[in-house]
Amino acid sequence: MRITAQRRALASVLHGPNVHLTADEIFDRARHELPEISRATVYNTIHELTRLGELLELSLDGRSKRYDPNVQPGHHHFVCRSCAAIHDVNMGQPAPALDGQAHPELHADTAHIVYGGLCAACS
Amino acid sequence: MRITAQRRALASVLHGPNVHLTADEIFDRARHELPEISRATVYNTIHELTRLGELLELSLDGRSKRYDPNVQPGHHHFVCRSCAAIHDVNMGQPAPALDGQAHPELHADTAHIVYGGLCAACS
DNA sequence: TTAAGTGCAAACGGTTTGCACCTCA
DNA sequence: TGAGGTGCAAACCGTTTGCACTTAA
Repeated sequence: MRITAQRRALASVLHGPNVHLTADEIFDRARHELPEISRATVYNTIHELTRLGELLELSLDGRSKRYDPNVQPGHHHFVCRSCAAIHDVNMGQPAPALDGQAHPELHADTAHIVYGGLCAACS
Repeated sequence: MRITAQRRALASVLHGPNVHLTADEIFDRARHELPEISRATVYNTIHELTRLGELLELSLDGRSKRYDPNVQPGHHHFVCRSCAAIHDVNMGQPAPALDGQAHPELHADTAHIVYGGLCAACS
């Protein structure tokens, strides 16, 4: 991948823990660093990063996708029912495997858990 | 809730196991039974049913929401990576609780697992 | 030098809304 | 009879696309 000013700006936006931004939020923040960046470039780049496995695409609400630079396998997400904040969560144990008896025809190789509840600020 | 011809048509579409339709698919099928039904009515009704807990709103891909008349708690979903088919899955055990030590500030009361892999036809 | 990356603006698809009309209870 | 339900059409919002221009390597 070529290094450009646009991609440098995006890299700096997409960095750090508990980052779960929508494409539009990424666009807004990147514009602070580089006002001439365009939406098309943001979308092109996040798609490419997702394809390369550098970014995780999340569908947590039906509205818009969110992008998570934490691609560590086995990490899951907590969504606050009140403020919609998203938190990465790490489990002590792996997600339970599919019950082979009940579902012999399905071969799962990934499992993603979405927890719902109230975060500290809202509870 | 008032019983109307539109709602009868929607009830018959939203019935049975492993039903995971988008709003537009619901609209198309309902039109077969009642050609004059409108999109607005479909959206109004599925929102109301979701609010009442009769329908589960799923965000599995980022595209469009899907609606599941199976609202049995503790049931999860398997999504085929190849054909995108969705299957309800029932676990022998409940989803693992959030690690209270690692995340003392989060109070989860729901957990939904999305499995990814290949279904029988695709593997 | 040139393939890859970018910006613009229009199009797209799913969803939501406002409003007048209709109808079940 | 009237609150609730419906249909229509336009608006909306996030995303995608085509194309000409620019630039990193």
